[in-house]
Amino acid sequence: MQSSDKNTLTELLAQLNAAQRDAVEFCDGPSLVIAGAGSGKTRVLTYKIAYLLEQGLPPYYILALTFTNKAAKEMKSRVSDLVGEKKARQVWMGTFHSIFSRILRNEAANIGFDSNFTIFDASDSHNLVRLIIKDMNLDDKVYRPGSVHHRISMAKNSLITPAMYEQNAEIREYDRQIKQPLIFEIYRRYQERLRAGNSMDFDDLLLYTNILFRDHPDVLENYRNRFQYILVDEYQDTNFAQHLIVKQLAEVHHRVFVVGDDAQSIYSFRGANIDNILKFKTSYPEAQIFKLEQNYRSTQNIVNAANSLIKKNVGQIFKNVFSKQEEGEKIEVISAFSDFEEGVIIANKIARMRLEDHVSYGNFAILYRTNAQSRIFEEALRKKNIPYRIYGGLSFYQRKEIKDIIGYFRLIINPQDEEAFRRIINYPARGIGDVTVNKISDAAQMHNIGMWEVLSDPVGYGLHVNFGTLKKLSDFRALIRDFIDQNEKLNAFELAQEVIKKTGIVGETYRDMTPEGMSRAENIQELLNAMNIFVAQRQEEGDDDIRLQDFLQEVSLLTDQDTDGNSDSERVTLMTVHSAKGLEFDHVFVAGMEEDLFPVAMAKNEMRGLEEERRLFYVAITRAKKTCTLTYAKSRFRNGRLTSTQKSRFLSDIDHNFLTSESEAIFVAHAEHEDGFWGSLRHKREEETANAGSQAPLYNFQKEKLSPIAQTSSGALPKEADELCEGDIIEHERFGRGVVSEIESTGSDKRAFVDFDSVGRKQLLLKFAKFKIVK
DNA sequence: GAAGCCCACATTTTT
DNA sequence: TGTGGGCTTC
Repeated sequence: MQSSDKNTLTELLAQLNAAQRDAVEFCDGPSLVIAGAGSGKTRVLTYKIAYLLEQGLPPYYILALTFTNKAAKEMKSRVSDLVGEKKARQVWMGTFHSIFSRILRNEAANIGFDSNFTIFDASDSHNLVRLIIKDMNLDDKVYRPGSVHHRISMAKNSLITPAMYEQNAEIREYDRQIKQPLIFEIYRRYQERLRAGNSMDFDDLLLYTNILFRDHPDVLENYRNRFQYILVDEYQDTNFAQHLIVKQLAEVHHRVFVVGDDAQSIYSFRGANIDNILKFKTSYPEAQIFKLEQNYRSTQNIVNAANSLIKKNVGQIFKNVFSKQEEGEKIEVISAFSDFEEGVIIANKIARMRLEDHVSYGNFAILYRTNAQSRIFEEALRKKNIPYRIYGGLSFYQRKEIKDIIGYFRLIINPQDEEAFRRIINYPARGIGDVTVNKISDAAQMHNIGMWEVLSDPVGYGLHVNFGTLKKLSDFRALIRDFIDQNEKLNAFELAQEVIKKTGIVGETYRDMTPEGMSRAENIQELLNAMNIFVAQRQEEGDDDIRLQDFLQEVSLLTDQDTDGNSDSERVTLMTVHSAKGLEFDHVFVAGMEEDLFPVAMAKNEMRGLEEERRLFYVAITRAKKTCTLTYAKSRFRNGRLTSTQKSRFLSDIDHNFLTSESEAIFVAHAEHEDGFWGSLRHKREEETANAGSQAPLYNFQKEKLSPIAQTSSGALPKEADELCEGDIIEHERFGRGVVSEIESTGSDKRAFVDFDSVGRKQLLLKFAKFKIVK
């Protein structure tokens, strides 16, 4: 926590322990820092950067790579604290994806892209794969878009291009075995479509960087000369593409400094290759290895328990992590009769510790292996009025209303972007339906051009649509063209306002008074706020012309992890173990310690899989500073079925000297919950009814779902819907207030024509429509 | 275009 | 169990 921006070398080094200091001071070649959990990894990284700067290395010669925006932000601010903002800002600090997307934009012409290329997010990629599978008339039950995309992603991470994929006998044989022999073809088309749309997916950012370096030695030369020092955080999570980028860039100066912990490698399913860290010395034979073994985070018991667990893994770098903190409490193991009871036990324990030990809610975390487990904890916490926060739901930028608006942004910046085109061509509805879209798509493919191109001359490209549709298409094109023109003059925020106004999004959303509609409106407002802040901040930093493309660049690499104000002192944290990596809490509960859940069923057949699960468990335990509680349920609802479970093998992997005896814990659990499993089922039912009346503090969606109409129309005896007459005033659930202008009966169906204040005339089928009669 | 129904699906997910 | 997507219906 140094606030002065002048730190001498000695001052800097004095704030480190011996091992950290050694790592920071070594600057003559490649080095690997094995940083045990809680050993001050970020500290070493930031001090290293400060140290280099203090030694006189110009900041723009330093490249520091992280995996998350959050980590990058954290690093920036801590380096800022040490050396001052001015210098810190000049260091190339960022995520792999953001740094190399920037480089790719600069060098786009070299690889046949425009510098305004779009970056696809996971769902865009998924959609495109699905589209291609459909185009090829393949069965999407066999070719599941998700798993096909995963195969493609893994190929890209290993730098296997479509051509290489097609020629690789081993891969093709594997695909045949999984009954998907045509993945190579899907991959080929996928990559072509992306390129045609001047777009890249996340993996492409790394793949094309490698291709750029391979095919343009002059470009590579330029960057490898520039980056005199390269630092990489979380090195255990790098994949082959990342490894190779770093290796190539380090070729001239040989000064790479990577930090990581092989024991915390938990992302192999995303292509991370633990061998990058395990075999660092093979890649960099002259490398120095440093180990940070003192854990400053946790009690001795927690550290020792975690050590004893991870020892069961074969593939790892030896280290002796230790803590000089107090011995602390043993890790408690609690068994519950049911998943429901597991939730109650944890909730009770949190409530009790808060009362008795004055621990605030923000110091607790409940960690679990799968998101599906969160529900039961929500219920249990809500019942006890314990505020909580769940991480890892739908991210802000994945919400439909946000993606729709971003779709406009994308098309404005890159009209070739087919995903964006499809997304918004008929949003808000403008009468361009699937049939027309398919015709455009066909015409585009026939002439080997983008869908946007077709709009420039529909007739010339043989688009057979009627005159009305033609008009709609040219209106749409004019609308987007207008925005493109305006983008010359307006900043990102101003243009965004124009977009939501001129497209009618603002009108459509803001008049929707349903809770869902209101939340949509709020989200849109939030997006605008974010843009406003973005522009203002950049202006403060001296950039004047902040255009939409600048915002888009930023936002396409942003995830929900970054948007929230993380540490919330008054709420219990609920998250998967994966998302907890890098965080710490005083009191941690790890729930669902059962076979087939943790370790998860799919992992247990392979040793690699099992070891990764064990590392995941290691990550979970080492999040705890003071206490760690492991729970499991003897029976659990899974996939709608009540199944009986076995406790996790991982529990017996921990040296029992560091665990409380379990039976004792069961006794406690019983005392709190008199009648065990059957009782708990009964409790559940009681709770459900009781809940209807009890006031829940947070996330009470149930309540919100009550239509506000029910309240506004209280008083007079309501007319039934089928008694509706002309002249009546109604309040529609989504369209709001309207006057009935006409009633029509066709057979048994009665329909009304209503003039709504907000959306104009609509036809409602009375047996379906949701509304109340106001007058 | 919108709403309801039915069926399949149910690891983790830094960018 | 519970959700989301695709399909059907008017």
